[in-house]
Amino acid sequence: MPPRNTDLTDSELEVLKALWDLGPSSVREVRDHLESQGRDLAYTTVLTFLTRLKTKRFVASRKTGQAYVYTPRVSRDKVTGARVHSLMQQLFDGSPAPLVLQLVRTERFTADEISELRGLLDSLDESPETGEKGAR
Amino acid sequence: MPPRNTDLTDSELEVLKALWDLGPSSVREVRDHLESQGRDLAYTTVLTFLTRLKTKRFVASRKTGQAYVYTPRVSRDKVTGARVHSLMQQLFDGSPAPLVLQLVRTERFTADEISELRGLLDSLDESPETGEKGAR
DNA sequence: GACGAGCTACGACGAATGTAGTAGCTTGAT
DNA sequence: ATCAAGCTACTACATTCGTCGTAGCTCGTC
Repeated sequence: MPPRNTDLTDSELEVLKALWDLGPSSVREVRDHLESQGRDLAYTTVLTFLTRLKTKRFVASRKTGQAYVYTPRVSRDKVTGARVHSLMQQLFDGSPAPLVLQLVRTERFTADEISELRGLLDSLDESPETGEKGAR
Repeated sequence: MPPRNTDLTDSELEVLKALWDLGPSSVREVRDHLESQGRDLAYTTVLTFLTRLKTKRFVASRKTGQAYVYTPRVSRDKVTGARVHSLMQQLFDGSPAPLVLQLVRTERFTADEISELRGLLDSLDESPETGEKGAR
């Protein structure tokens, strides 16, 4: 029975986020990091999530000394993008604009953010869908 | 046992969306609507979801003739906004800007949408954080 | 060469979720 | 009155998730 729910659960995402923040880490490091954010899980719980993440191939692990060190195999950007995309499907039939509208209407933006966005829109005009954008 | 989990599940959301689309409807109407979208559920399954939605107070129902008619008690906008907000929390620590960035970078926008957004940004400048936004 | 600290593997378990069957009431048509 | 069609209430059930506990291996220290 190959592992066939290939999707990240919320808790798994939390753990993965820790790995993105910390870089390659041991179970203990992840656990401590989460604890420092007020998320207090048993050591074995974190281990379970890491194991599941490994089964789902979101992380890799190699034994280093006594403990395993876990490393993300997927970029934050990728996962984030997929999540956003999926919400967009679910709520807005796949159209990004209404989602942005929603955000602009209901969330707070600083003046700086607003001008940043404006700049972004401008660059969209100039270079229509350049597929991969450089960025960071 | 009061409904511990007050949140919408994905399936419940699907049904609720049908109600938003259709307006007040019977189980059968909802079921048929979903079926017309390729979502083929047993009658009683839809009934279950509607019942759960009622327990969670997302819909109201009144008996009309033989069958009950279900009506949304929450606006699409509200639910949508909450979902988006929650994703924003989860992925971007609650900052809307990075989410918008993500969208603008990775999704397709038409020229019309782009100018629409620009207009929106302009209107944001004019009316800076008015505390409570008017809305409905 | 036995101890203890720390690590992993595995199993467990309740709650939530998606999905549906069955039994029994209602009501219009016969 | 009788029946069938349709509706709801209740129950069920496999799976997934979130959460851990326990048992057993490993390695540095006495």
